[in-house]
Amino acid sequence: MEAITIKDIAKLCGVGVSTVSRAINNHPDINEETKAMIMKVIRENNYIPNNSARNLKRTDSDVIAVLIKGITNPFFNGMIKTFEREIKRNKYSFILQTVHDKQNEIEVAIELIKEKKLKGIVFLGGNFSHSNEELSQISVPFVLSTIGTTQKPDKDICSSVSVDDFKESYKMTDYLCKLGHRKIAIITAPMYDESIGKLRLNGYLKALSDNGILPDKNLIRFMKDEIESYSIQNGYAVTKELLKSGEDFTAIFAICDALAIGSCKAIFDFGKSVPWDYSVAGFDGLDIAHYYNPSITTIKQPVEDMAEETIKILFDVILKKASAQHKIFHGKLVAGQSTRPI
Amino acid sequence: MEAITIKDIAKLCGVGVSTVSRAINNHPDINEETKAMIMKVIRENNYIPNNSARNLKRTDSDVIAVLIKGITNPFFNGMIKTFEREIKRNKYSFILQTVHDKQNEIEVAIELIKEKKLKGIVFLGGNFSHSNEELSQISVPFVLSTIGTTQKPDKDICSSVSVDDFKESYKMTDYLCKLGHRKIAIITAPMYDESIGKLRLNGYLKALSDNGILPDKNLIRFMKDEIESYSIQNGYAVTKELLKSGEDFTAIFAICDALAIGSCKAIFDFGKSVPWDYSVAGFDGLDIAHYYNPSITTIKQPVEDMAEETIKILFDVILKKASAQHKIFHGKLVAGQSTRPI
DNA sequence: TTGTAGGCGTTATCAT
DNA sequence: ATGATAACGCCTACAA
Repeated sequence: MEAITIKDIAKLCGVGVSTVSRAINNHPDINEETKAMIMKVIRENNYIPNNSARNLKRTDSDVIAVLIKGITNPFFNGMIKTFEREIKRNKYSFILQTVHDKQNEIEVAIELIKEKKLKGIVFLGGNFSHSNEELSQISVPFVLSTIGTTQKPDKDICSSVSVDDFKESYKMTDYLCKLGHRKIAIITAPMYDESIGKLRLNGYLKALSDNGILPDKNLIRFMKDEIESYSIQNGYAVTKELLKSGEDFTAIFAICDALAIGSCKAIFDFGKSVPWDYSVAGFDGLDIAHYYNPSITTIKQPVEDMAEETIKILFDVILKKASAQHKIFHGKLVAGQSTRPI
Repeated sequence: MEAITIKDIAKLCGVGVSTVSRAINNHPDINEETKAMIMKVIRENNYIPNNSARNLKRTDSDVIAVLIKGITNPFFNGMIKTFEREIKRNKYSFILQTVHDKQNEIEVAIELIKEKKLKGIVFLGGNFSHSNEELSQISVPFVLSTIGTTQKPDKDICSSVSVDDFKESYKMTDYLCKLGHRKIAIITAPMYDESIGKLRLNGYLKALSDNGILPDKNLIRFMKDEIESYSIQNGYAVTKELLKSGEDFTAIFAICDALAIGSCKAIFDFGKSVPWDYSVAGFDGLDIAHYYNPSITTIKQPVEDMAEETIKILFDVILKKASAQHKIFHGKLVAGQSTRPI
């Protein structure tokens, strides 16, 4: 069962390798009949070209990679399909590359650029605290999509698409305040977090302050390190602890919908009701937030528009139509059944 | 900004390329000092070897790929981490390759084997109706993990790990019958489906029959083609239609948890209650089934055990410790708050 | 329109 | 322990 190569096909067809290559790559200057014959032989022998060899030789490739950290995050679900569709619409091909938790996405990117001769990259997810120096090692245009971080890289190094986490978080907290809540707990990322966790926490603090509410340290709760972050389980555990502590509060703002769902369940298991005993709000606008019972009040990020814009910007930069761009989208506060005025 | 190669590093270090290669690949016969020096130069120049060239030349690679169709399916969430952990524990490296809906996983597999010199493959998800002939083109050991199909391939061609979809579905339907339900609707895959949809439907029919219940055509509902299959949205749409039709029933068995959640929501929006007006059961045992309100009665698949066993079998075959194996796991019926006796 | 030959960046083989 | 050199499989001038 030795691997079959282009040479074997050439021999089988009685032609030169370059003719076979031309047939494979839809080259124009080749006789249609020979091409048909070659393709037939290829199919009959189940020949598949070796990509490593192709990539090695190729100089250019029209492929764009989407690097995603945290593939299991349902927030990305809708985006991935949009990326694929938009990239194909531009006649490029699309690679979805997963990056493991502890992998450095920059290194993965550089490796992949060399290997596949990429034209562009989309980074999705992760905390992304890389220095400008690291970032500038990436030799092709790239866009940071829905990546919130406190330490933004230089404006010209790369493009970005996201919502304003601070502002949206402010919006939600302010909404809860306007509903009459004064004792609002938050579930956020641990203190060392420098990305969305911090941004959303800051938005919360500012909204409280603008509503004349002093933040209560005991109501600022952090996800547990020993449980997967941003997970339902984490929201459940943190909320359970909060309830048991006997702390007085009327609303919980969880910085993502999964946490919010965990919160709700903890409240139910505690024998209380949402929203009658406690209001619960989330963030992201996942499908499940809408289908949960009660439906969760959340900030809906326009994920598909954001994904489209990501690709649009990327192609603008690739085709030199424009230089790096930074686009901020607005989230929409979707009021569900999980919050009520008091 | 020309790409830097192994030759450049060799020149920079004043050594031959083979010495650099030895340093990179942790070859034993190399002076520790030269190695350290070379690695230093490599780091300073941010040199990263070209994988295409490596793969092309390499004969052997100790890497295993997991090919997953439908990456957004939360059912796979827990499995992926287990695969990664188990593969690394065996000192192999792990590639997660996504397969798009319309892509042929066999072709992707063959391509990848050639490109990366894979040692083994895990197929995850998809309907997988491939002939033995196609399957036997795959030249390395592979395991079909949690792939249900009515037309199983030859026992020796590959291994498999799954639950018995027919039996588990029977179990759930029988459970509903024993609770006193006689008019049980099912939401399943369209008639042309030859995989889990059909298997689970057959289990349902057999259980009804064994309980002396005649199946009612109007209570057998199929996912809508125009909506993503196995999605919450689909469950919602189908259930809404069922409710509107005025059909008489007391329970719904949705063949996956996402469908079941959509069902519940449709029932709520119809002004009815789960489980008081209708009992709802799912299948798979997703986290969200437990955290939903009410928690969903479901068949919990032991996904982590199955993932572990998948890798165990794969290595057994790779290391020639054993030939192809086929392991059936048992699901566990987890009674939630979404079903009640009548 | 087709075939020949050289080279892409790396590793393996053989010398030294 | 190290260096030169021949592959790996493919694409692409260039020649025919």
